[in-house]
This record gives sequence, structure tokens and C-alpha cells, in this order.
Amino acid sequence: MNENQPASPRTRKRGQVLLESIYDATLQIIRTQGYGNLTFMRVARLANTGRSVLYRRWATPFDLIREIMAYRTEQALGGSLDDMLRDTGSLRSDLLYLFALYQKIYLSVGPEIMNAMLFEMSQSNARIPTIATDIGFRNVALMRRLLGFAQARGEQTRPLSNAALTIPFDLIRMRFMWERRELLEAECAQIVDEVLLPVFLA
Amino acid sequence: MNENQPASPRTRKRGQVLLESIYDATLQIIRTQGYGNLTFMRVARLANTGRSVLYRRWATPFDLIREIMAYRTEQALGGSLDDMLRDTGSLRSDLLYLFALYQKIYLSVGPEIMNAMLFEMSQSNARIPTIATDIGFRNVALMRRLLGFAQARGEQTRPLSNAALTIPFDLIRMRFMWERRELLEAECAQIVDEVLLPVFLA
DNA sequence: GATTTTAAAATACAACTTGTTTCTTAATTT
DNA sequence: AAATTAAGAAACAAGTTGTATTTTAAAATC
Repeated sequence: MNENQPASPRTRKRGQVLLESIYDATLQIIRTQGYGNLTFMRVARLANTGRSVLYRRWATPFDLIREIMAYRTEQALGGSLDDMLRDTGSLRSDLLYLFALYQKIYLSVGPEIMNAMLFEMSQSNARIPTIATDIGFRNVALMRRLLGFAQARGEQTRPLSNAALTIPFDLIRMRFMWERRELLEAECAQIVDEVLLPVFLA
Repeated sequence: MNENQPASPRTRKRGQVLLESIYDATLQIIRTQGYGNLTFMRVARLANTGRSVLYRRWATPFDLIREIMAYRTEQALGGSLDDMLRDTGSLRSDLLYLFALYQKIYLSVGPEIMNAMLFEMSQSNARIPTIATDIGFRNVALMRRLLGFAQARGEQTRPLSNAALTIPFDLIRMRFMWERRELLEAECAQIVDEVLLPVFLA
């Protein structure tokens, strides 16, 4: 009857186009209304699609943002973290480079979602807890690579436990999640100079 | 009509008794169903009270657990953190003691609620963000006290920025939230010996 | 180009939570 | 004993969830 009904688009998005608009809607809701207000209903409304589309693909909003995170960080880095690591000439610059890479990853997602990730990980007792462990192992391996570079260059490194090797990652992660902002280059350098180098180098 | 109706207690809890049963119900729900399922409705049901009682006192479940946390950690420590800190004879033992105190605080609450706290802090942009800052300042002050003890004993300490002084707290917090378990004494000692002492002592 | 297949969109449903309000009445205070 | 305070019960609209059903664009196949 009414001419100006909500202009329901008679077109249907599909495949990649549909997926991107869902991703965009999701991130926009988190940005404007917060992760706590992220519901399938709102995503569907904003993305101009049906809820059923969402329920068909993801069990919870968390599964949705996990997928978005993987997609985004891959894009932001332009490759896997492992491939990006290079010998930059000194342990100091290697660590600064590592921190820069991590800042890029974190910023591609944002502090709010980082916090949501950790929170959700602490919630579910099933599959997700292993994520933390896996990341830990990967980080230890990354640090051993960096220390390998250092030794090959002749820098005197200390023998360290795995627990000590994860501290660069623990520190930058906690700082980012605690401060909820990008760390300045000077702040990263401060951590490297005051904390990490005294720990790693003899 | 029915004899065995839900046995609605004709008694009414009040004051401290009521409060404690609300606290207990809250913690039990978090323990058995997870923080994500913590709703005022369930708390009221389990505590055998009305929802209105909860809405009258707290705006959100988060405000409720904030109150419980403060109550619990106060109980667990038996005093304020500041009062508990003592010169134990060496920077090493001071740090181990500090870690033990923090473990006590964290365990009195549990990793799930710790994660929920940080998550909620990242959500609200209003009053809560200052909590992180306040805690940071307090921690810096605590570390300066410990380093003061050390200097008075004749230990050679390095001059350090505030950012470096927060790392003991950053580390133990991230470890607890990441691993979601109590840290063994040996693990704390490892952090102290491999990381903190090389950073703090010349 | 017509037909078939796939899956997006619309709609409906019961169940639950929220935030608020109103009312009764038990517990406490005066 | 009377007055005050606040716990507990109930109702309400609005929003979300998870599931299921139907319609019909869009893509694939012939």
C-alpha cells in the first residue's frame, strides 16, 4: 500500500560479496556499539541480510569474529608471521621489528576484539584453550630463531627457559590490552632497551 | 491447590545475610555456567530473592562482581596490598613475596573473572578505563618501594622508567590470564631469576 | 535460452533476559 | 503497638536466541 516502504532491495548478495558485507557490518557494530552488543540480529540488519544466513555459517558471534580476525591479520601482514621475520642486523633491531609486526597485527583487529578474544578463550573449556598453548609454542620458536640470528652474528646470548622466551610477547600483548592503544615506537624501544636486552644478552 | 509448591520461603533475608547469599549465588553461577551466562535473573533465582533487589543495588552484573572482587581480595589478603609489603631481606625474596601476594589475590577471584574484568574494562569507555591507569600508578609506587628497600640494603639497582617498573605486574597478570591457572612457585622464581633481577639489578 | 539446483531472504515461533513499574507484606525501627 | 523500610512477587514491552518453514533470486546445468 505504502509507496515508501523500507526499500527492501530485491537483489541478493552472494558468495564473497555477501561475506564482505557481513564482515563490514560486524566490525562496524563492534566499533560503534561495542563487542558486548554484537548480536546476529544486528549484524543481519546492518548487512541487509537474513539472520538465517548467519546461523547457517557460524554458531556464535565469536566464531564470526575469529574468522574475521584471521582474515584481517593475514591481510595486514601480507604473509605469515614466520615468513616476515628477518635478520635485521642486531638483536635490538630484530626485536623492534618483531614488535612492529605485532603492533600491525593487533591494530588490524583493535584492542577491544583482542580483549574479547582472551575473554572468550577463558570462557569455553573445550577447543579454544589450546589456542593459547599453540600461540605460546609458536612464539617460543620465533624467539629461538631471533636468538639464533644473534648467535650467528656473534652476540653473546644467555641460556633461557621457554618461560623467559615468551616475555616479549607477554609484555607487548598485555601492554596493548591494558592500555588499549597503539604503542609508540619510543615505548617499544624502551621495553627492548630496559628489559629485553638485559635479559637476553650476557 | 497443590501441596508441594516450590516452597516459597515466607522468610525474607535482609542486610548482610541477603548480600552474602547473592554473592554466593553469583560466584556459583560463574563457576558452573560461566561468566557469560551470568544474568540478574539467574542470580535472583539461585539466591531465592527478587530481581528488583539486584536492580536496586547494581546497574549490571559487572558492577556486582566488581563489588564481590573487592570484598574477596580484601578478605584473602587480610589487609591492603600496601600494608602487606615488607622488606624480606633481598630484592629476590621481596619479588617472590610480591608474586605470592598477587597469586593470592588472583586466586581469590579466579582467572575467568580476571579475564572478564579486563574485557569489561575494554568495553566501557566511561569511568572504568581509569581503573587500569590507577592500578598502574599503584604498581609503580609498589616497585619503587621495593627498590628503595634494595638500595637501603646496599643492592645496586638500575635507574628505570615507570614503564619498566610495571613489568613484574604485567608479566604475572598476563601469565595468569593466559594460562588460566595458579603459577607454581618454581615458575615465579624462574621469572624473578631470569627476567626481573637482570632488569632491576646492575 | 529454458530448466534445474542452490541458497538468500522473509516470516513465524517459543523461550529467555532486560529494565522498569506496581503492589503486597515481612522485617526492622520508633 | 504503630510507623517505616525494603524484600519479594508479578506484570510489561522490547529485544535476542535458536529453530523451522516458505518463497524466490541467483547460479549452474542442460
